Amino acid sequence: MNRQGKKITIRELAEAAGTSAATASLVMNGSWKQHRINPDTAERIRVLAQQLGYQPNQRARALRLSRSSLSGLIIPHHRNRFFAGLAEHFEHESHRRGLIPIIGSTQRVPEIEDKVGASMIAQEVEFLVLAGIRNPSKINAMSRRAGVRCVNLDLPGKDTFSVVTDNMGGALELTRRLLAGLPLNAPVMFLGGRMREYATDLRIEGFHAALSETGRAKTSATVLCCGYDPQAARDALQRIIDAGNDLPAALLVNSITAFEGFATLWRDHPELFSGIRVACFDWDPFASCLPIETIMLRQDVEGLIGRCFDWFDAGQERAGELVLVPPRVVLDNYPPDRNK
Amino acid sequence: MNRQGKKITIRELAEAAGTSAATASLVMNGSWKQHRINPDTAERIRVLAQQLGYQPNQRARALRLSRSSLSGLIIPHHRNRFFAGLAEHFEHESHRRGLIPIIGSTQRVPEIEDKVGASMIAQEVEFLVLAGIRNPSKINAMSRRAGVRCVNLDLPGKDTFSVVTDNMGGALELTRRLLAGLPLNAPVMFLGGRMREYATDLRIEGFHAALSETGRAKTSATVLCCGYDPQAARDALQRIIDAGNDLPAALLVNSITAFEGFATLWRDHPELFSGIRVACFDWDPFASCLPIETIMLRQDVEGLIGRCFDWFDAGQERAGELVLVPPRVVLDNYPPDRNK
DNA sequence: AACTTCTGCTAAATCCATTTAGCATATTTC
DNA sequence: GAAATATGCTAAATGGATTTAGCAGAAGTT
Repeated sequence: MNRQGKKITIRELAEAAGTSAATASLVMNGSWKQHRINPDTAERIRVLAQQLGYQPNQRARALRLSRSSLSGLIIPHHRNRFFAGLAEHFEHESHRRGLIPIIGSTQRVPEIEDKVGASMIAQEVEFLVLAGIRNPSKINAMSRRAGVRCVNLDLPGKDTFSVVTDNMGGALELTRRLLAGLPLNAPVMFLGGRMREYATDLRIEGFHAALSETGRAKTSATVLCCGYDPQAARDALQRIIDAGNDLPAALLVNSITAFEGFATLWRDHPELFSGIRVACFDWDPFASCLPIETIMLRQDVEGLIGRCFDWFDAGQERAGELVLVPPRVVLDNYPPDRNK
Repeated sequence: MNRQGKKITIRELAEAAGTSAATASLVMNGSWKQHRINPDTAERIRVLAQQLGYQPNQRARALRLSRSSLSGLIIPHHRNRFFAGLAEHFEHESHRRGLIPIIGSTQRVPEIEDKVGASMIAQEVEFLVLAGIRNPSKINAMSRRAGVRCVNLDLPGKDTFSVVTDNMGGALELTRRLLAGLPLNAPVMFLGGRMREYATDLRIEGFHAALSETGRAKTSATVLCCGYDPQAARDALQRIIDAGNDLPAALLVNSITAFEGFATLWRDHPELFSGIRVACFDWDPFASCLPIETIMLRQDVEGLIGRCFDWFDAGQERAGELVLVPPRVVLDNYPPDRNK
């Protein structure tokens, strides 16, 4: 075979076959017929390539063709079902198109977002998806300058095409179910996320719409945007208790990470939560096993990634346009009789 | 700036500065001092590079230097805390070394494993970590041939250095706690994983060792290796019930995915599980909130990735050697009084 | 004035695969 | 038998950055 640790080049392959590198290249890339290479020669080269374990140097190839064969996805982190699901589908769709996926996480820190974005662009990814980036304009602009096709996912931006979950519709549906049959004067709360952030604002809007529908005043509900950190959500609830107040009768939690804070507090002090109804704008298999009736919303991860690649495949610009993907309500741990 | 969608090359940068490409390259790579480039010239080039937004073409650079600046991690999937944690730490450590991490998942399908491995090697990653690959020998061999440094994580192999959790010690500790105070004749069970697979076998060994310690016969416990699929684990338990038998009094679940099957069955039929004690060789924040006393084991994700990079940094071969990383017992949802 | 030494820079080769234009033979046509 | 056509292949340019060997000219030395 080849020398230890050294990859064989097309020139060596050609030499072994007694041809020129050009011939070998034409054969390896399947365009030998148009170039009238003798079928026997082609076969000989193909067999030899197999035997010698010839693998074209991807970097030389990419340089020549100006195609990196890379695709990039940026997510806040891996440690939640939503982003992990995005990662898996992104991988799958990338492979289907012969692209090698690079996934980078940023912990939602803007500086890291920019750095990871820049590094993906420096790698000349052919397609870049920005998921959950609060302010994607900067990376959108860098992409445009570098000629990298870039789409925003989950949180949109005006500088390129965006794909997002139907946040308002989802929150409306979720809140409707949460309020069904609840006394009009029962205290209701929205917990987690960040004010003035696209997704959170729309979810609050859906939440308020459901309140109005049922004859409740917007002001009758508490909205507590404490970010996405589990501990922050827990602390927010704890402070209510410490202040001597009761927890709400119905609670809409804005993300699975905030829900984690809720869950650990519930675990440690279940007595505080008796009779509470909960809904969560996200889904997790274990969360759906907790013995708290929780209405969960499963975002359509496959659909979201699918729309991104549709845009990529179509090759249209559509800057500023938005595609909404509806989420699905999940009632895993609802008692069957209320599972209409 | 540069023309739309076209990146500026070092030759254009050099032209703008009125120098040769060689000079520009020397300046951009910091080796200009050794080459007696005039500090003024160097400064001029640096300023211009900034203004024009010059970014060296990574592919040309990689081709010339035979360094891809890529690192690769292969995992079964993203959708669980253990592998997601590995991914995040791998990313972090890669960035610290100026490497761009590529993460690929394989759904534990051998054909996909080989394909993803081959594609990483074709990309000439400088460092490759194979996590949770049952039979890494093939990819180990491919790596060696291509001169790619490769380490096995979680499941070891004899062909290169391996880093694994202390499965036996962990299972021993976990089982000890599971059995503490349990009547000698209470039925005990081990659920999930795959027979003859390194990790599972060692965990069973630890499980048996704890049985012996407490005066129980190996044969007194049931070992049910039904793989890693949640549904398979659930079905395995369901079959016991369908056969008219009781579930065990103490259950050691071999992975978080199998635990998911256990959890959904428990959710749907809690009455079947009264008084059961459970331990799980893995951890998940929501799982640790279930109102079932569960002894969980949190693998040291950071330590595992850390040992991999230590090996990479040291540059030694150590083929076949094994490093054990101890896991940590977590008792999140244990009542405080038993939380010694 | 003839020499060495130093300064500041560059030409050219290199990494490897791809692709176009075109060169020899061989074969066919009238 | 000369011209036209077909066959099978290759030389050379290309992509962009890196690096070595070495060229001019200035400055210093005796």
